[in-house]
This record gives sequence, structure tokens and C-alpha cells, in this order.
Amino acid sequence: MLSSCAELSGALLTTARSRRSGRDERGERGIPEASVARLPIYLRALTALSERNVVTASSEDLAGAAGVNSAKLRKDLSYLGTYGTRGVGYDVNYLRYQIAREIGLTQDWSVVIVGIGNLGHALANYAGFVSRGFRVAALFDSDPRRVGERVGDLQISGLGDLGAIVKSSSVSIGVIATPASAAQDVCDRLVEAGVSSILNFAPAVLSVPGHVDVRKVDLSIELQILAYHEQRKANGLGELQVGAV
Amino acid sequence: MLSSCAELSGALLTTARSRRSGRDERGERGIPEASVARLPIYLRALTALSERNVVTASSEDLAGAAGVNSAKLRKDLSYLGTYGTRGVGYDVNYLRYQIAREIGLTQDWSVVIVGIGNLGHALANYAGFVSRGFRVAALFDSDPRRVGERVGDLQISGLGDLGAIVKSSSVSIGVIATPASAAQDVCDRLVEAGVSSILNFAPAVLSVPGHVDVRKVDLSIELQILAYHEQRKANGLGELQVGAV
DNA sequence: CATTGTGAAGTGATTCACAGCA
DNA sequence: TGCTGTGAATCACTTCACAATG
Repeated sequence: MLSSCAELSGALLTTARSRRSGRDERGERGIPEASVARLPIYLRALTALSERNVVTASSEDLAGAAGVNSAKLRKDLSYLGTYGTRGVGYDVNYLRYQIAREIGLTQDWSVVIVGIGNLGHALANYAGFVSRGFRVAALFDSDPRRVGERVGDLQISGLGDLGAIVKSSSVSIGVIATPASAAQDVCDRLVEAGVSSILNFAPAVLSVPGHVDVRKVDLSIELQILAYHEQRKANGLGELQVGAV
Repeated sequence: MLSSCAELSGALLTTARSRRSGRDERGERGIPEASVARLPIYLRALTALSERNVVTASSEDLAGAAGVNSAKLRKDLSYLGTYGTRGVGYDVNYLRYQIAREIGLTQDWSVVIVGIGNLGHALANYAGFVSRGFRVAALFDSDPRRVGERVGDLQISGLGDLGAIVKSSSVSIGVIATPASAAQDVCDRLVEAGVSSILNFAPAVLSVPGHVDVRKVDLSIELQILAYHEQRKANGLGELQVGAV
């Protein structure tokens, strides 16, 4: 995917920088966080359309493919600039490039993964990373028996090497897939080494300095949220029959 | 964890049903979605405190452990009922039980996992599910060569058996860990079999009937969101130097 | 008297609805 | 004519700030 974006980038670079990036007179506001979180979804939808050789899509089409309503999609896109054509819709490849650029996917990002258990393995082999401009630069595990083991075309390193490798490969994103008990220590080491974005799969709250971004994915939390709704459905959607006051 | 909740449940069952479940005169409103999403985090924090034999915690303590501010925590808890003591704080085990009950973790939930690739394997072995009241009832894969293979103490079944197994084990939650191309078909089969909550790891938008809940986790989307912020940091937090208008 | 529980105020996100434009 | 881009209205969530209270 990145490759086709790269092709586009030559053709479009003239307009690429002449954005106004939505927003008010202060002239520098970012995109609302909720919109940012949806841009990758739009990108995915556009990529799928592009692969089916669709040239143009209306906000309605795109919104359908992304699973949102069209007003929200148009509002989100309006923060990036004016990339549509009234009466027509959006040029799929053009918009795709604009979004990729906005997210920062026209450059490659190096990530390291720490904690190569079941999940770490799965992440290391996850094709979705590499296809979207992320390069797994190194894998780490604290268990000395695992160090040296091959996973895909990488070899697991010991935590002691983390600082050096992060610096030499200019890694800016770290993925934590350790048990909860190790997560804060690993996080501290990553931050110390210069990583400034962290994706945390460990079920633990991390504290980091203000300049570091953390996002978390907790698999069991997602299931618990589903369980809550499941329970409500089973209860007849209210608590009408639960009784008492 | 569930086992200790189960112990508690005998002692506390008298109060268990006498809730008012927050909220206004219509007397039946659910808890705001944003609050629901945090309840599992509070539960985790309470479990950690409980394991350290902490008996009582203030909203400030708890909020710290959960990584939110105390006003938000108190507001969230207020939707569940009045479980604190002014001037004192919250009884850790009591509150833990109340939240577990609200989420629905005082009962066990059966889940099936479809798509036993790298990620499916990791999920099948994930200790966090079982420790939080989720039982993996069966694993499915469409690849006939994989059917019969053991993963943990389960054997992979073919998709053809999905309907029967979902019904016989009263499974209400399905986890999709297939490639995107298979996801909608698997989803349809799950819904057809009677599953009413789905956790989707495939990078695809699923359409489901209204009574079915879907939550999604997309690993590469999380990285892309981090990349966006990373790019902004690299740009000096605005677009001041990007130039042009 | 420390801490909860909660109205009220503030902030942010979504949806509406239509003017503006190709 | 059809569809985008966007103010204005609405809805949801967060934070403030303090009265109520064990």
C-alpha cells in the first residue's frame, strides 16, 4: 500500500503542502482526537475501493464502507482540507494519499516489540503492520533462554540491548506485550531509550512523562464490555424484572 | 479472581439486588457507554489493591491506580449506586464485587474463537480471559489441515460444527481472528448460530443485525494513531514550519 | 473533618439541515 | 441537479465545586 502512496506522492506533492488543515483563526489547531481515530478506517476503506478500481466515491459510499454515517465522514474530512468535488464526490486515490500523509504513513516508522510470548509472536508476524508502513526493527524479551531465538526474520534480543538498538534504528514507537508486572519497568526503559509513543497490551496502567503518548489495548476489557451489554440484553434491556428498590 | 468474587457473592447477595443503578426518574437508564468502558479498569485496580490486602481506598487512591482523575471515578461509580462512605472511601472488596456484578462477571461467559492463526493462538492461550470469567468453549478454523490440531486443551473444529457447538455450549460471544476477507462470512455464521456479541480483530467493517453488538480491535489502527501524534511532535507540535497557505 | 455524591458549568463530539458550488 | 462543506443545534462526556454526611 505504501508503495502506491509513494508513487502518488510525486504527482501530488505540489498540493500536498498547501493545506489549511481545517479549523479556526489560530491557524494551527489539530484534528479532534475522535476524528484522528477514524482516519485509519477511512484509509482502509479507500484502499479497498482502490483495489477494486473504483475511481470516485461519494461521502455516502465511503461512509458505508467505513461503517460510519456520511455527515460524520464529511465533517472529519473537512478538518484535513477540501478534497472533494461538489456534485461528484471524492477521488479515491487522491483522498487516500491525503489521509496517508496526514497520518504520517508516507514515511516509514520503526517499532520494537518487547515481550515475545504468544501475543508478542503474533504481533511480530502480523502482516498488517508492515503493509501499513511500520517496520519491526527488533524484538526483546527478558528471558535469557529466549534471547537468540528466531521469529520470522528477526532474532530476539535481551533487554540490555534495548537502548542501543532503539537509538541506532531511530525507533520512535514501542509495543509492550509483557505480563502486567513487567510493563512499567519496560516502559521506563523504552522512554529512557528515547521512544515517545507506546502501544501497551499489558493489563497495567503506565505512567510516562508528558511528551510520551500511550495507547492501550486490553483484550479482556473488550470482552468485559461485551459481557456488560450481553447481560443487559439477557435482562430484557432494563432492570424492570430485577425488582426491589 | 472470579473465585474470590464467588466467595463474596454469598455474603453480599442481600444488598446485591437492592440497587438503584444511578440515574433519573425514568428509573431504567443504563450507564453511559464511556463509564461502562472504564468499569473493567476499576475492577482491575481493585483486584490489585485487594491482592495487596488493602481494605479501604479513597476515590483519589483508586483513581490513581486506574489512571483517571478522581472526579470522573466518583461520577462513574455514582451510576452504579452509593457504595462509598463519606469521610472514609470505598471498601475494596465490596466495591469490587459490585462492579463485577454490574459488568456481569459474577457469571461465566462462553466464547468461541474463529481463525486460529498467530493471533487466534495467542487469544486461545490468553490467561486474562479465563481469569476474568470467560471460558473458551471452542476454536474454529476454515483450513481443513488445521482441524483436529490441539491448542492448549482444546482441539480445533471445522466451521461446519460452529452452529451445533455454539448452541450446545450456549456461547453468546464470538471472537473473530480471521483475515479480513473471511470476517463477514464468519460473522454471519456466528450470528446465525445465535451469538449476540462479537469481538472483531479482523481489519474489516462487519454488518450485523441490530440486536448484535460488535466491538473491534485493530492493531494497526492503534499504531497509526500513534504515528499521527508522533509526526506532529516531530513537526514541532503545530504546522508552523510546514509553510505555505 | 475528610471524603463522597452530584447539580451545574464547561468542553468536545455528533447530527442536522442547507447554502454553495461543480 | 447532486453532493460537498459547514454553521448551528443537539447530545454526550468531563470537570468543577460544594453541600451532605458518616
